[in-house]
Amino acid sequence: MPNHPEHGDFASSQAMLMAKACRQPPAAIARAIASHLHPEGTYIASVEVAGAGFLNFRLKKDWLWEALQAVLLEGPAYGRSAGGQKKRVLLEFVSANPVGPMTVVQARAGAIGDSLANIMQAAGYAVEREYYINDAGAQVNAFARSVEARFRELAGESVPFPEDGYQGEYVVDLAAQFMAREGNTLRALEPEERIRYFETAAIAEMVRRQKDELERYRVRFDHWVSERHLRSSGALEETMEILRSRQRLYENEGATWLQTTDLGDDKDRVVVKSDGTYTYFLPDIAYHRDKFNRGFDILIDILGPDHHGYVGRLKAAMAALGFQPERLEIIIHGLVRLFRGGELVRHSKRHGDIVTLDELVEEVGVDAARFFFVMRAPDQPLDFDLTLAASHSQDNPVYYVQYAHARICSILRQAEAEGTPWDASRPVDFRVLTDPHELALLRRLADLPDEVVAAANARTPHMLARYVQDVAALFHLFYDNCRVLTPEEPVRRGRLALSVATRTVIANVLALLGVEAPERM
RNA sequence: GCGCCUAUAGCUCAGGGGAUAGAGCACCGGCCUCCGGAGCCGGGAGCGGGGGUUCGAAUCCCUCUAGGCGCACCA
Repeated sequence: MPNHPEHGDFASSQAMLMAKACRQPPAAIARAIASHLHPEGTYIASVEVAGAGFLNFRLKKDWLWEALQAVLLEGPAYGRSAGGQKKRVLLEFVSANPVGPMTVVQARAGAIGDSLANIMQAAGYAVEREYYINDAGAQVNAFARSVEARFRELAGESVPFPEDGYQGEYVVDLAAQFMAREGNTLRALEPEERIRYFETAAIAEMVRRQKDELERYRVRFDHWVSERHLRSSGALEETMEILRSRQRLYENEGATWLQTTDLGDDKDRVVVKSDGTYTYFLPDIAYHRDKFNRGFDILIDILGPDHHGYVGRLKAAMAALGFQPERLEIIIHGLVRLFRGGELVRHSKRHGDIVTLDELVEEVGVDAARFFFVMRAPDQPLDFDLTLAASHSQDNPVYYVQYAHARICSILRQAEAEGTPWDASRPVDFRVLTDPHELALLRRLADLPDEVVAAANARTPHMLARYVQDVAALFHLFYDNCRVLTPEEPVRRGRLALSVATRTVIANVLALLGVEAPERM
């Protein structure tokens, strides 16, 4: 794709690439290629040799007009393609520990993961979304003891709060909920029994809350996989057996180690501690093995920046099991810093003053939150300006795009009020669309299927966030230069068609990003 | 100390090895008898330093500098 209009609609650098092999100057090769091309009967209007040996192709306007026809015909399906060849992809994201509220870190992972799943689906991949529930291990026990302590406080007892307990107000709230619901039954239990009960019931309640919170954020999962079930299924022992039979395990200082160093990891890793219990690493290996065994071609994990040390060992573990490690893709997303009124918002988990997903949605709305999180490349750090995201102003890119959509809807309402509503069944004479602003917009609309594929293959939604801003800008430009509801009939109809197509493209992209396309604002 | 990531306009960021490196914000100046002015038009400045690979490097490799983040028989 050339950067400048005078370089045509498509360009090829093939001549330069061939120059060495052919022992000919690139320009001469380009001229030779050009003279052997027979563009008659194709969309190609002209071929020219330019610069150091570029072949620039100019397309007939028929091509653009047919692209417009395709947008109108395909509607909500426009932008979809089959490039992914129905490869089965399992996308795991968020997977927050069920011992606390969702934070802005999970908010970013959620926005990226859900959008990426949408985009890869549109590009022809068979994507399933999965949430891994860490409902086993030491932190679950610590959480249950925290709830239990709060429960006894509510019952009027004076008890010491666990040293490694969870301080947050939500724990008190949770204890109160159990007190109200089944206080009498629970009070009759021994403390240890209550703790065991909370390990299941309180965690289940936390997962339910997380599910609801994500639902409000328009993020849904196909599968919720429990670590506890994985453990009780015998998958860990099975994984150990396979690693042992593949001779990847050895004993040292009373612990069992997995040999990963020769597979790209910095050091070997303990999988069974000297006290006989498993490290957190083994369930993760077993879990990823299970994912592969379910028949997926590609596994994608989206993890926070604090986990990037984890990539090497997990890939090494997959290699140790005999899976191709490149089929496990790990996206590490960048840090999120919150700003309000230009000031950095301090939020630390330790002090319990975190900003939760719900609070974020409350403050800026789902649309702005989702859009802001996918505006940047996933691996880049992100400064999230809460004041900007919450503002209904031209500075806010979400509203800029949504405004373009609403404006088109308004034009269509106006057309209807004038007694000439848009009627998709009547033919359009596309030849009236010749203004540079019309053609520039149309050219961009024609890019959508390629943009979706590019974003899917690069595993990043931010390309589409930028694309849709571009489309909105081109629409506003068109709008200011070409009056849509002009009395001249064929022109009016052509411009209405272009407007409808633009609305379709904006709506389709916003849908992929999980953002609403309002008809009025 | 080891490893990973980052460095592009005053600020926040795009840039899928190609031609003259792009947006938004901020700043200055214009545009409403007209379909939504939440809009549009015009105006300046930039690839951290140094090597290399290539016909061609912001992009790939090495190195230096400056930031960020990780380096548990925690999860």
